[in-house]
Amino acid sequence: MKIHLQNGSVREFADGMNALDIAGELSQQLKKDALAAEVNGKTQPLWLPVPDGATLNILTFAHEEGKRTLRHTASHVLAQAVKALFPSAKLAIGPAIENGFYYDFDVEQPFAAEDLAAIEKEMQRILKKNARLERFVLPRDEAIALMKEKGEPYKVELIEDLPDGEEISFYKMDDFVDLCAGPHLPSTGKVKAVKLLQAAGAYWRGSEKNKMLQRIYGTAFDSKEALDAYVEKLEEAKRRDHNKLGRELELFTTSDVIGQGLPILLPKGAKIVQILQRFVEDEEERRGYMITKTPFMAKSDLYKISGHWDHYYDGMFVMGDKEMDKKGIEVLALRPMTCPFQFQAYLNRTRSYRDLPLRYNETSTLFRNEASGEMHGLIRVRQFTISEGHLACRPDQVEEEFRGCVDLAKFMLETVGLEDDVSYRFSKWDPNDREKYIGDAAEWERTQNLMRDIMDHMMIPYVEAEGEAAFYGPKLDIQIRNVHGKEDTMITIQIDFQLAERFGMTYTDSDGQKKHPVVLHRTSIGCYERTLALLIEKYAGAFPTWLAPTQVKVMTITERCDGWAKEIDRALKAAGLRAELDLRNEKIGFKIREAQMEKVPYMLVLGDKEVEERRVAVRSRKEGDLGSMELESILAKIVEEVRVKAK
RNA sequence: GCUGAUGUAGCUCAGGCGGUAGAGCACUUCCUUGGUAAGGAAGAGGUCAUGGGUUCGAGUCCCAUCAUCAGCUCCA
Repeated sequence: MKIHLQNGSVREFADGMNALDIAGELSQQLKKDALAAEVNGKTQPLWLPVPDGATLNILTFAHEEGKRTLRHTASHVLAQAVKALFPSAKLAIGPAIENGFYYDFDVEQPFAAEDLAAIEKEMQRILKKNARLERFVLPRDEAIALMKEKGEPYKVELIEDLPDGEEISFYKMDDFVDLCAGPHLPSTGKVKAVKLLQAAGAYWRGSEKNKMLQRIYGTAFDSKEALDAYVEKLEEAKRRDHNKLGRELELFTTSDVIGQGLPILLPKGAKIVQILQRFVEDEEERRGYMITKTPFMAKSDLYKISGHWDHYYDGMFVMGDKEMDKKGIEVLALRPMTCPFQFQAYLNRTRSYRDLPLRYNETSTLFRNEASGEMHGLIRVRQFTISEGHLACRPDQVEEEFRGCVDLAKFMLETVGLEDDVSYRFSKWDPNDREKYIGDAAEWERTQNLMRDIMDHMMIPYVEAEGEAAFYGPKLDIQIRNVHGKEDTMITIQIDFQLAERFGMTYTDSDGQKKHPVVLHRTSIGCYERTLALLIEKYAGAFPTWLAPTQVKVMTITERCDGWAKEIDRALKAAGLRAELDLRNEKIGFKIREAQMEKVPYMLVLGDKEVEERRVAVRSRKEGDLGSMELESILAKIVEEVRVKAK
């Protein structure tokens, strides 16, 4: 038979050969590395025969699908090990995920750390046996009977929910059988390194209405070295974690008596936010935005118009409750969003089509009653400040204004140096979950198509996500991953064809008709707390000079240099730099060590020599000793670095 | 909100079986004036997260609450 290989060549092999044997004929190394086969674009186990004329790609650990296959098999080994040690455990699901795998179990007792160690040991024992995997297919009733016999109710449920005609496959290794679509490795011995990372609760089928199962996370590699490298990467991520580093660098802290999700920005953290905020507000003004300052709270009346009272009540801090409200007692709520407030500014007077587009911005503090388990450092908090803005425009202006919002967001990302770290998500509604949204289906589809067209024109490389829209409209979310790989929205730009009507916002068009403007909701840099968190992680605390809370430290070797040091400090401050003076009676090595740990970009070291020559010895935090320079030249260098911002 | 872990000096952490707390760094004072990541000495710092309970006696055991961390669910 003829097989098309991945390099484009066509080769002849004996009929009925499987992928593993073909790999062996190509090279012994490839046979050793082979984990799965991609046959005509579909991943399958290596031991299945390859049909004549097929296109074959042998997948190794270097391929994403190869990796997944290895880890998927590792998850089965995990299940086998758990069954061996905890025979009463019920199996749920166990997929490969981005950096490893997990398996969910229903057990009476949650797994303790010692359990994980024991399970990992058992896994090593199983892997050593290098058992072969076999695949078999059963008709639905027999498959259900088998899983009932094995006492696996979750598997029975999974089979029952499979659509008709779907092949129901099982994989068997030793005496362990698991329902699984596969593919899998030919034998468990190909998993060379495995590590269990943690145990945690997880709801069956991802719904909080269901029972909470116990999930074990682990990872697996094709070599011990690769596993060690990965573990080292996790350690490095921990060191960069904004929640740890941000506290160590005294950017923020929290207080038990203030409460969850309410971080305190310390002077250094607040300084960075202030720099960003001033920069954003100035840039927005340059782009035609008008600033508003709207109240932090409003009566329930406002939220009833906006829909928040019905769609976002649980997310708000309400002073009072729905019962009081029904009785006519005034109930105020802190604002979870700025939109309805800025809309009131729009409603201040009648608007003409000539007034549009109208761009409002506000550095807006919002309050959201996040569930208690959600809070995380500066990334998920209950009170945050966002570069919020709303644009009212005519239908013919939507595209240009939307482009302007994207352009501004991109400009901000470039300025802070995060442009390469983001991805774009087109967040759509879920037509099957009408409760969550307002407006009719045709309107939703029309708005979404419009948004998609604009983004296509702009060549934005987005992924579509159903069910992620706001309740009033679709969003372009600019997503970013934190140091642990967890994704969050940094920036969002939304098109809203609905709230203007609800709020009675109109403009008089050129034909004299009253019309509702289209509203764009947008942020330019996101919320400052979250952005600060991402910047801490991006730069591991060593902020670009324009953002560094302290930009220059002037430090003396002996007190004979104090006079010159003070002169320099004054000159730096006069040039608008954030300088600090270290005149303490300490050794220079000590002062430098401290400044290095604080990640101050520049250190100016002064000894008798510098005083005599009226020069400065410059040290950069990343390049070390730069030698002696004229004060004017280092000052100009730093000022220029601040001017160009990022990097 | 759910599952689990954790909470001892400003920070990082010790304190088998219950007998009223200890180290390093940081801080204060003194000595030292020393050229690119820690000079030396002395001192001061803790109602052991909070509130109950068991006990002759609780940092240690039990319960509740609060906070922190990981994951789930939710979300900027």
